[in-house]
Amino acid sequence: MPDKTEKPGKQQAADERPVRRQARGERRIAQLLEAAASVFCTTGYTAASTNAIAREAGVSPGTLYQFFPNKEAIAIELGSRLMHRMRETYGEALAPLDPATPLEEAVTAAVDRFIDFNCRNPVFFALMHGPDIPGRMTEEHDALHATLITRVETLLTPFVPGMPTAEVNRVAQVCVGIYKAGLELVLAHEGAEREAYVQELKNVLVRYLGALVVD
Amino acid sequence: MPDKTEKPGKQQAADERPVRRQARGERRIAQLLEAAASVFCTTGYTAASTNAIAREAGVSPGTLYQFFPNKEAIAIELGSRLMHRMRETYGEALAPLDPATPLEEAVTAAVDRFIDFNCRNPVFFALMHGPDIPGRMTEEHDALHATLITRVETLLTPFVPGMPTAEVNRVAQVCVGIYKAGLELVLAHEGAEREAYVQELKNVLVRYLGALVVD
Amino acid sequence: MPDKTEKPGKQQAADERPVRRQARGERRIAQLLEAAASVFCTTGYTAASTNAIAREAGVSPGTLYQFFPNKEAIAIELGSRLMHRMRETYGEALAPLDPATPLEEAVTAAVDRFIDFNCRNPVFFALMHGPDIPGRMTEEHDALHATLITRVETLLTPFVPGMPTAEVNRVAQVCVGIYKAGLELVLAHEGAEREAYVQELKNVLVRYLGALVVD
Amino acid sequence: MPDKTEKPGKQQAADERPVRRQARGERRIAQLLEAAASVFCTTGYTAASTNAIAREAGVSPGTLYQFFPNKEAIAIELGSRLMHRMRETYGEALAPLDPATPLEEAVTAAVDRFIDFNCRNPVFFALMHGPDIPGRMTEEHDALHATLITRVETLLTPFVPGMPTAEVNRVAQVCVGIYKAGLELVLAHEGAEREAYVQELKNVLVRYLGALVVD
DNA sequence: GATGAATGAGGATTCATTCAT
DNA sequence: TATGAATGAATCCTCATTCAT
Repeated sequence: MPDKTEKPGKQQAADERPVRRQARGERRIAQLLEAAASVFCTTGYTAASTNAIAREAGVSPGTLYQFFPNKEAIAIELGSRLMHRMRETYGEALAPLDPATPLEEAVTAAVDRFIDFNCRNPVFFALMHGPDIPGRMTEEHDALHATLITRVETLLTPFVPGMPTAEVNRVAQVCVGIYKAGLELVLAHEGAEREAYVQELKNVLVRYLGALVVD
Repeated sequence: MPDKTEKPGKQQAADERPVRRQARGERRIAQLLEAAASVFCTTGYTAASTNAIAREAGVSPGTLYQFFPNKEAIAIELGSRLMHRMRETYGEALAPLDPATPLEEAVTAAVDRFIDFNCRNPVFFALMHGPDIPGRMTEEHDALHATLITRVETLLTPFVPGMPTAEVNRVAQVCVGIYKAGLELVLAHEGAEREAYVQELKNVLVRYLGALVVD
Repeated sequence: MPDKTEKPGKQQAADERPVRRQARGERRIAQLLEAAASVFCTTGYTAASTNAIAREAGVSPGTLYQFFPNKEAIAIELGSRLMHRMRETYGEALAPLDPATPLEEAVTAAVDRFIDFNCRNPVFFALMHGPDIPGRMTEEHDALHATLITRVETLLTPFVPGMPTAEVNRVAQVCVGIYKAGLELVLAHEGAEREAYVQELKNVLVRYLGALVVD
Repeated sequence: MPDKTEKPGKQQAADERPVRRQARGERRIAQLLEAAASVFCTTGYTAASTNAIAREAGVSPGTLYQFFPNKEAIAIELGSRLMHRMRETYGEALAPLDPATPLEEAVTAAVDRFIDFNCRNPVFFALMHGPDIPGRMTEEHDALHATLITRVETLLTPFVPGMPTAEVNRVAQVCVGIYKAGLELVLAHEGAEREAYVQELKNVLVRYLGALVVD
């Protein structure tokens, strides 16, 4: 299990004693996660095999298991790092927006950012896609999904002041669902066609939410 | 080697001789497809094993392969039969609607029917859920998806008379995407909550399409 | 899982319909059990691997798993067949003996038979030897052990008429323990030395039980 | 590569220079052996993994291999230390007994001590239990076993003055076998039942040996 | 000495598919 | 047709051991 508290470099200087020489390991972990990302993208999460990931990373299966107890742990860590990176990159998108911001603008900004991030990190899509069967979600999935939902709820709140929590949650679920569906279409196309789909996605969301806001 | 030319249904009409020994075979096929449906629902398409399907059907693996060349063929046939049944059950929904029908009414009717059908035939969802990876679609998937798209295009056309084909297709893709996402949410809930999600799904579609129609 | 109810040959003629052509399978099972016996003897139960058994049997791992769900099942079936064979071969030893039979004679006969059987079927020893740890018994082990205990209790009863059940059981446990220990020594030697150990084993039992009987 | 010549204890006496840096090492070794004992008890010798031992000891696998060349070496050292401790604790039991001591008393004393020791040091049992297979003994096993046999021979001698060495050895083997079998039963029970088994064990030995002595 | 990373063969088990009967 | 046996590569995962630091 990767030790989050131990970023190599600066902190090492400060924490003279506690944990030593995880440099190599930390690199391996990054390597493995990268490999996993690649494999998840190529074959999908379900079909991805730990051996394939290890092979892609150029290490033996045993090495993989030194850092992750199983495939799901890899996905969880990968998802968590992706969320981190997302927060770092587009952190402002989280700040409760000025309620005065026109909805369209807010949606456009959010979608552009999410889409951009997803295009740069195609694994994200693979991770969002749960193992086929509706009720049953893997832990990994759940975590990622829950985080996404929370984010969207946060973005939503200023626009729908009086709405009961349960309903906000439902709307968020719907938005995330729409987003996932849109993303699939976006990723399946390129160039102008891709752009067109991005626009449609925005349209769907703006019109859906628009009615809620005005109401 | 299994005989692909023995596909039941359509081809039979073309083939002058009806061949009788298919009576038993037809029953076997139905049996197998039913079993497959059950297994797909329980474990998802990817995780479903042909052996499990055969077991569920109460036949030997060899028998299964006498009728289907591989797992995908089962899914394809299953999907095709589902579409058939759907057409039979809700056939009118396909007939180009009177353009005077209010959009909301049309959408409500269509969604109610689709949802109803999906709840009665939960395999449908499992089949729509492709093996994870965006670009790469399996044949099975493709077939089902294409049929769906065509249907939606047909439904759409009367409402957007002047729209270029490419755009109609895109809108259909978006609608189907939205529908899938909505369906997932609907199936994941029960009772009143499920109803609420059905309503949201309708809202999303009506508002999205409403703008296109008025325009 | 092997179908016990289906001994090939005579029964096949009688049961015209029910189960057909397990001939090959039945042979495979026998083959696999033989291979398992060999491997268990060579490496011990714990260290024996299913792959090794399959290899020894000259079949692929998959084939093994067509007949047995796991290693333990093999051991169980093997043990059960051994007990069967034992009963068939030395069945009379089970019949409650004439209480008039001198103890020494009874013990001698029983030990001779058991030892003979064990020398002819060395797996028996491997199967009796449980996975190291006192409390924890595997199912396989338990079954074999329980059967043994029961047999010994049966043999014992006529000699100790008034003894409470719990005590009979305890004595049986002790006898079986002694027997196992003796067997280990017997198997570890050859020729005259082996004979000497057999004699010691008899001595131990006769003297131990003699005191109980006389008492 | 681990240094075999650094075995603590005996060799130290021969080696004039006591070497100080062994203070830490000695503690490590004790730590590791304790951990090994715990793991052996929990999982049995065969199933015990060196990594598990290291983990239990709170050190890295590498450290373990700095002190022991392999798993067996751990067992050997553990066994040897156990024998030491046994000798220290119950040393007198070794001293050739006064031939006038009644056999029963001697056996009772010996069994009580051995059993007591084994209950306090449950590893002992795990170590006595060899990897299943009769002829093939591991070195570790052999050492422990040989020591035990020798002890019993020593205890035995005064009671059977004229007996040829080979026979004494055989009787010792039998006694140890009986003891092991009895111990297994004793450890498998608790409370009064355990006591009852201890008594049976004594009975078996007294009666077996009694006949030899009188003779 | 100590650490933790690395190895790679081997473990049990599954599965789509083919074959003999 | 139908059966069940057979395959063998692939799955996840473990373990004794070695190596670089």
